[in-house]
Amino acid sequence: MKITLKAKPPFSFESTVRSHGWVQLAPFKYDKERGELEYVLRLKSGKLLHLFVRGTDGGISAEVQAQIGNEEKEELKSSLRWMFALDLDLRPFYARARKEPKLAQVEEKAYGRILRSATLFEDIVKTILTTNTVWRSTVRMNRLLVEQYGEPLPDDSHRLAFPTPERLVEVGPEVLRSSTGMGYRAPYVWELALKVASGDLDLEGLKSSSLPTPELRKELMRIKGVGSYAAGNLLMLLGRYDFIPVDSWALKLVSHEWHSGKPVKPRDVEAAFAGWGEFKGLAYWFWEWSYKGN
DNA sequence: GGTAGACCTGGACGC
DNA sequence: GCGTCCAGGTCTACC
Repeated sequence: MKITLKAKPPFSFESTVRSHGWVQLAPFKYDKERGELEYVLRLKSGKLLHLFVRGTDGGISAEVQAQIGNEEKEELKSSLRWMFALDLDLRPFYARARKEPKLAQVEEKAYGRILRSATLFEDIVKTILTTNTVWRSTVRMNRLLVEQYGEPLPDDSHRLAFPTPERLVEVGPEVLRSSTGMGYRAPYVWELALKVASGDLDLEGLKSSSLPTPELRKELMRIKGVGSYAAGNLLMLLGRYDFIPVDSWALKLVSHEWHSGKPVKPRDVEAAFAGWGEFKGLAYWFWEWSYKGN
């Protein structure tokens, strides 16, 4: 079965898929040559869908290798709209970006959408796995997590969904730690899974929260393992751009861009983009930095 | 509110 | 092969 969905223009499938490293984290799998993104989606019923998503003229098409009913089809569409931020209206950001040479490409390349996982639980776990480590380790920890605790597709045991909170609760923090190499992050992930599985924490509700961004940030930072960087990253994924996910790389970028390579503090990064208001995070994310690396 | 030290892992490096 | 050091955010205790 094939589903086609339109996005608010302008839209670029490739710009969205390659907006950040999420595409390298299972269950995402991107075939650059074919321009096709694979993902294993778990529906509320527990049914697993193997998705093959491609870009179309102004949107996406998703091939699904399963027979599903109308209700499931609507749930699938809703998940796809969320994951690719198809309903996001970036015109106000582009209007501002036109006046900034360092953001000259954003409208032409339809930058601004940031690939999301199907659930906020999955995105928070992945974000915790990005903290205090190098990207290679993040990919490894996430792979081990999915390989060991994700549910496999009935017809392909090599393709697995992201583990459910319930499954991770069963595993327990000690085994989680020893089997995935996530170290001291294991109790954070386990505690989050426990809160979600028990119903104490409604993460999916936060996707459409009407809370002001600073309040939403506080909510996210109540989660153990989510500090200011992780909260900034998650806010970006939630479509809130008033904070910058300041990590060591951000400090380097801003240091070389405006402070001649001298050390800067997180507040200097925020200050550099203060004039961008609600688009602060987007301006930071898609800025054409002078500094390219060590 | 700001700061120091601990947390954990993998990789680089020296021996 | 082994030991040491370092990078990467967050938490906790303390001032």
